[in-house]
Amino acid sequence: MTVRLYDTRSQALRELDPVVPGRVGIYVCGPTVQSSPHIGHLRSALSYDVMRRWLAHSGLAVTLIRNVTDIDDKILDAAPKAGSEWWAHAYRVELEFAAAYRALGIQEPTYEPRATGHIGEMIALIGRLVEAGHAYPAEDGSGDVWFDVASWPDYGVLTRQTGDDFVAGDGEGRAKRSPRDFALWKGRKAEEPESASWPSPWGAGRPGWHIECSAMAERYLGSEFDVHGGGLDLRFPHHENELAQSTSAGSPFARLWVHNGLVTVAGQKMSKSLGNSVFAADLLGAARPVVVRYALEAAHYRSDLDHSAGSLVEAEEAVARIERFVERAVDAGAPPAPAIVPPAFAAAMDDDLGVPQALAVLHDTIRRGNQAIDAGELQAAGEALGAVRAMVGVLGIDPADPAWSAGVQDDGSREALGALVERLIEERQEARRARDFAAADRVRDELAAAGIALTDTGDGTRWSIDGR
RNA sequence: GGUGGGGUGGCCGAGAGGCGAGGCAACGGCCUGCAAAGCCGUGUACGCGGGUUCGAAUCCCGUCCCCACCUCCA
Repeated sequence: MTVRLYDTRSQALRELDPVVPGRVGIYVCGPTVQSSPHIGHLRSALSYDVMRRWLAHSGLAVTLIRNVTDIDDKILDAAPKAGSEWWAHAYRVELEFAAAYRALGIQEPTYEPRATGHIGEMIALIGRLVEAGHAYPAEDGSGDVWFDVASWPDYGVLTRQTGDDFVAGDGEGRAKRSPRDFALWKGRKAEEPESASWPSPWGAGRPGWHIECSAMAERYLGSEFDVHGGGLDLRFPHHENELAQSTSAGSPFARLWVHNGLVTVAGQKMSKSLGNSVFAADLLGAARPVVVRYALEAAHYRSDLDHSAGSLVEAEEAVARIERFVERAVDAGAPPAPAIVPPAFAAAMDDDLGVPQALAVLHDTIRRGNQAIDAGELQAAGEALGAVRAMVGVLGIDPADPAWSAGVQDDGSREALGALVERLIEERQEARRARDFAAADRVRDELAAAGIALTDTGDGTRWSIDGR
């Protein structure tokens, strides 16, 4: 069974054919730690989390590298406004990202390199480019080093931005040969903090944005690796420039380029000017992490995902349905069966990570499992339960995953509450046995008012808080 | 202007020439003391206009609209 992924460069579904059989190396552009994580960052990280989980499930040894850009114009810009040193600001934001990722059950990457930890690799790579005639130090004494786009005929192959149809990049008016040339190294400016510069053969300065990914991908994954991922908005110029740098320096670089779709909010692009940004904290305050995760996985990773208040409500219902089935099957005494993913699920995932179709298989399996429980066919119910557990594991939405309760402090209050609720349930049962339904309903209403729902089942009454 | 991606039922969201993915919501039924849950059933969906075909949401032509990137962005 082979996995196919949509490759941006060839604009086609391509078979994942690992450089090293049995292993797969993935490089994903992580965040520039300038401000708090938002829904788009989470969606992106989640896309590659699902990818790595599926590849690992398929028996591949996955090496996932997701970088942190912790030195950059925007960080230098944001830090003073936050009243911090740039490095303190970057680190604080990085910790916010880590917390949000953890909350959503996004598995830790194999390694998470920081740009500032790889200045040496970047300088070495820039040196290779200068030597090969693909880069040049500026002649204005600025200490800048530019990539010479004209020296690399393949420039633009990733996004077909050939010719001169596009607008000049950054560094307008600087001493570069062509407006299309981009910065590999930025000489230190007088007003910039000394702590934000490193010595180099071209003078003190700091790296340009794109060079870090080329340098770190090569260091951890080798000069040729399997998948390079990131948000759709990074295709140009970021990924185009990475590709140009690495290939012109003699590295084959990524075999497949994967780009995840962006998130809109109520149909609009999220932007600071519109003030409609949805931050990780907003989401996690509005719904359980597993629900947020489900909501962000519900659309195919390459589609736009529109977020609205309703999407979390819907996801909550869907997740609750999964949870109820698992609980029901266990309560019914369904015998354990191996956790095997159904063939239709595997086929959907193999086909460019078709999570929406995979979810359809999951829900089908749940319906069939419920039918089996209703019919008393415990063997079949157990098999459905095993399949559901396997699928839910791959998608990272297993309700039983300890990750969801990792951050929850349990001081015993849940058990204390349980004891009280059980007493009230017993009271209600006695009323029901006496056919005093008014009294029975009063108990149920009082509990409901406190946010506790009761459900009568074949063997006893279950309770839950807000449907959890 | 250049490059890429879209317009699917009340909503979300798959599919990409031929049995109406799936979820949510709604309605009817079974079950229940009543609910809830679960199950069963109910939808003349594919921007618009032409065309090809035995058959088109899917292909072709035309047309309208939306979005992203080309400047920092997941």
